[in-house]
Amino acid sequence: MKEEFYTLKGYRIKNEEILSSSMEDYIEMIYRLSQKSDEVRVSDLSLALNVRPPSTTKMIKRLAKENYVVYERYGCIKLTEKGRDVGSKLLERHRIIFEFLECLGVKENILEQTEKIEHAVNNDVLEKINELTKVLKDEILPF
Amino acid sequence: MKEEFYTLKGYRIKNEEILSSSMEDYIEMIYRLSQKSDEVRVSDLSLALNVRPPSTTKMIKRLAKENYVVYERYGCIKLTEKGRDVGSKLLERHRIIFEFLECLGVKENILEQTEKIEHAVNNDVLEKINELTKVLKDEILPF
DNA sequence: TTAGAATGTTAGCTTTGGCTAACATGTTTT
DNA sequence: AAAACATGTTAGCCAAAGCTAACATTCTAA
Repeated sequence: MKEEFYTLKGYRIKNEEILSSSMEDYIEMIYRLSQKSDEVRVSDLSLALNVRPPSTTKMIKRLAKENYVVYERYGCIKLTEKGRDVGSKLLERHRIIFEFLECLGVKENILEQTEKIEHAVNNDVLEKINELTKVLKDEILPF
Repeated sequence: MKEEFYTLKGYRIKNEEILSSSMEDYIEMIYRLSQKSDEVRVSDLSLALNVRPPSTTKMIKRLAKENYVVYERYGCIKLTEKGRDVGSKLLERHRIIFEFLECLGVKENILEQTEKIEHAVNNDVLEKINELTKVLKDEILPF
C-alpha cells in the first residue's frame, strides 16, 4: 500500500472525512457547555468559539441536518445521542493531547496547540500518544 | 494572558498566519523535487501532490506574487532565497514529526499523519518533540 | 402592554483551494 | 513544416466557513 502525498484538503476528500475541523470544534464546544448548563444557546457558543452569531447559526443548521444536534429557531441547542458520542470522544482526544503537551513542558499557547493538533491525529496515533504520556508521567518526569 | 478557544480558521485569522497549509505543502514539495532535479514543472508538482494542474498553476502564481518562487508561463519553477529558507524549515519539521511517529511505533498512514500534524505544531512544540524523540531513541527504545 | 434591548436569522459577500472544460502553447514525429 | 500529442493556462464553477448589514423574534422592564 503505497503512501502518497496530498494536500490537507486532498486528504479530507480522499478519506471522505465526515466531520470537518470546524464541525468538530462546534460539537466539542457544545459538549463542553452542556456539562456546565443544559441551556446552550447560539450566543454562548459564539462567545466560546470567538465567532459571530451568524456563523454559529449556519453551522448549527448543518449539524442538525446531519443529526448531531436538535435545534429549532430561537431555541436551545441539544446534542443527540450521536452528537454526545462524538462529543465525548472529541473531549477525550483533547484531554490526551493537552496532557501530552503539558508533559512535554509546553507553556505558551498550549490550548491553541492542543486545538490544532487534535484535529490532525487519528485513533492509532492518539492511543500511542496516550500510552507515551502515561510512561513519561511516571517514569521520566524529571526530563 | 488568557487563552481562548477559536476554530482552526479563527486561529489562522487571529495570528495572521502568512502561509496556509496548502502553501506550505506546495513549497515543501517544490523543495523536495528541487533536490532530485532542478527542472521542477507544473506537471511534476501536480503529480506529487495529487492535485490537478490548474490548481498548481493557481498556487504557483500566488507563491510567485509573494516571492517564494520565480515562475514564468510554461516555464519551470524555481524557489527564491526566501522560498528555500522556508522550504528547508518545512522539510526539517516534516522529518522531526516523521521520526517522532516512527519512534511511537506508528505504521499505518504514517505519511498522512505526519503531513497533518506538521501543519499544526509551532516551533516550541516542534523543538520539544525533537528533544523527546532523541531521548526516546537512545534511552527507552524498547518501549 | 408596549417600547426598547438583547438575541437570533437571513441574505449576500469574501477567500481558499479544489475541480472541469475549453483553449493556448510547446514538443515531437512523420 | 505540419500534424499530433503533451503540457500548461484560463475561465468559471463549487463548498466550506467566516464576515457584515438588515431584519425578525423574544425577553424585560416601564
